[in-house]
Amino acid sequence: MSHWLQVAVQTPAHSGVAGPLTYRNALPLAPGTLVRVPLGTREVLGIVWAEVEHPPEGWSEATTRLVAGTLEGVPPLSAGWRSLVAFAAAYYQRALGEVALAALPPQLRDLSTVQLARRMKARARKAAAPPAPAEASAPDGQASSNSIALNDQQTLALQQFHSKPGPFLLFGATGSGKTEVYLHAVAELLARDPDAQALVMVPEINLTPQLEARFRARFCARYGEDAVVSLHSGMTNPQRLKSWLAAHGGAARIVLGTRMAVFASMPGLKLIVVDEEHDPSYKQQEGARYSARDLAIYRGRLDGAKVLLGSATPSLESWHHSRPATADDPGGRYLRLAMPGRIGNGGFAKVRRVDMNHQPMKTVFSPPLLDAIRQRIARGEQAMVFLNRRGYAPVLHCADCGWKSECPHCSAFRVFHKIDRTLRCHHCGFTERVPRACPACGNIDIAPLGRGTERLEEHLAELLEGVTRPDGTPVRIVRIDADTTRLKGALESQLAQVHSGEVDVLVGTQMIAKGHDFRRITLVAAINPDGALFSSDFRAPERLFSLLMQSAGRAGRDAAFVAAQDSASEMWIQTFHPAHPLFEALKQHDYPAFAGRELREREVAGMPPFSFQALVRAEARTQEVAQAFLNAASAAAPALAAQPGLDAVLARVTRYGAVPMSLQRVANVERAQMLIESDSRMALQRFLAAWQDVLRQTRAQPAHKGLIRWAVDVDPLAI
DNA sequence: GACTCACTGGTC
DNA sequence: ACCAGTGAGTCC
Repeated sequence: MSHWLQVAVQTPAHSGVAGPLTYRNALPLAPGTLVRVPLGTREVLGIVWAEVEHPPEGWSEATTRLVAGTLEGVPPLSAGWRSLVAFAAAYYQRALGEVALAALPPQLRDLSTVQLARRMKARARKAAAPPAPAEASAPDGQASSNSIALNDQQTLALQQFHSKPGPFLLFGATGSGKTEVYLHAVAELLARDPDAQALVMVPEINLTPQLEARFRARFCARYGEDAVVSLHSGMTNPQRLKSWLAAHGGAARIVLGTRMAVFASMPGLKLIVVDEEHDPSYKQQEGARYSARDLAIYRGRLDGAKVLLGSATPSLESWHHSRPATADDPGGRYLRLAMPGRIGNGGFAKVRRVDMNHQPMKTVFSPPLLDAIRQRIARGEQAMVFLNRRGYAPVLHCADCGWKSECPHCSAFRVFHKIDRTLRCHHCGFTERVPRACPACGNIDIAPLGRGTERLEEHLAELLEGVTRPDGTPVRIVRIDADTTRLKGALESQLAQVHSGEVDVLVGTQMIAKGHDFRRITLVAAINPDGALFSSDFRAPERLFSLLMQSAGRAGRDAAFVAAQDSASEMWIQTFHPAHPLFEALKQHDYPAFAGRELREREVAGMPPFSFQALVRAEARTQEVAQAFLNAASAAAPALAAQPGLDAVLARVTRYGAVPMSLQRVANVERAQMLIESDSRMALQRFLAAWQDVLRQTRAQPAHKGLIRWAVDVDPLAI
């Protein structure tokens, strides 16, 4: 007698085997049990999804294979976790097994049952050996011995947080003390419930070390070293496995991590914090393209955990969902908690716009900005300059024949990196040494066009030649971008240079505007932010506003320092459109005004959050093949109306024609996309689910043999 | 996605 | 004769 088990294994989204596979086992196995099962010639990790009474149509005792073994020592994954994974797979149109297995630490897939058993035994021994952490030293009663007193707005926010179910949007200005609110919310929870766990997410790996330091300082003395763990892709596989097991077993009370952490197995989960919830990094950009912020909301509901989103510049989606009720609008599903003031009366940076129309052509640093930077240096203060383009120059150009440094494999220019004299494609990685002469006509006179951070740094060094610090030593400039921080630990050491005051001017990409606390910086400058004002991407203004607001928040965080210097901190913006409403709102530090305007425009134009979108992308050797596939699948969609209930769904869904993607060709692959839109999330979901089969069938037709792959992106960030 | 197998064209 | 490389098909 054998038990029939549905087992999720890692199978690709669009292959014939999308659902769980059926295996046999002599004994029953609980859903959520981790097993190793034979698949083809391999043995792979699987998760028991359900036990069924009968094998599916066409499968028998003879054809069904046996479970090879279970992973002893790892408790089964909970029903809540499985629901989350099943929802994510359905919502983002991917195979169940793909999402489920990707949500587990990679090492769990590689280790054999025997290896894992050995490891678990070692862990158990280690855990039993040392005595419990010095808990006696922490005084009872208060949530934490070293917690910081809250101000009125923080106290008010926490009161509401405790008394309402949520989800919450903590709308707090940069420097308003959001992190302290998170810490208090977590502290209160852990003190109240000995089994409770909290999940705290940040958008980037770079931000986890400082967050971890803060949480460790606050909680490890009381709850032990193992109470706080991190989960992100920058960790080694053994580290990730260790953290994951600690979370899964309940030993870790606090899990800190990036978007992948939303899938962490946490049996005692009672609180999810999503810091900087507006950040695009929360959206996975390959495989299952999930939004960790949106899944956090769903997971909170599933697990009965409170969800706290935090941002100084919330996503327009979250802002809209947290709108207060009015006479003719019941309001959003989230509760908005506002913390408008900054801690310690630091004040906001004064926003100064430089009208570049009044500057000579090709001015990079306008004289007033340069003057302001010089003054800061002379006073021993720091300045930060950012430009959203790395490398030396985005294009190399021949003035004679018009040759430009196009990438032979992509529809993009290769970027000139002066430091190693290379032309690098930022999309496919193709790198060559810079030619001595124009490859097309042999002209020696080829010149960089435009500028990136590398050239900006060089240019600024020339302009600041001879400028000295208060102690008479020459000015020091450092550049921080993806190129200078490639090596492990490079970012940390460069940040330390800034913190210690060794550096006077910091040049970099938006990377430096995010999260890092630079206490002595009193001037921040955006060199050329205009690109986003008239971008075809309707979310570009939202991102720009957020970036500038965050950058302004970098300046003057140390109120005492600023006061001692007797100088207000400043945010400088060089622009050809100084009167643009985005900059007006920024000047007033008025996110609500900006968001209100944008939302009205979106509503009129029928764009998210007032509509729901999905993109289908196709890749092929030629653009024609990619587009033909999408258009054929679209043309076949009306036939779905024959299925019960789908005619109404089809009526509410708009399919646009296939168009080339904005980056049409990458690594010699042509890319096309098709936009699908609906005013109903449910209708869009039902359409996509039904359309999967049509897409698969279309793919199988001989006419579309040249198609390399296709994939759906639900709630895409960029169109 | 990972794997195998059958088939290709190239080389010794 | 012997391969590396490639495309198609399968996985319970």
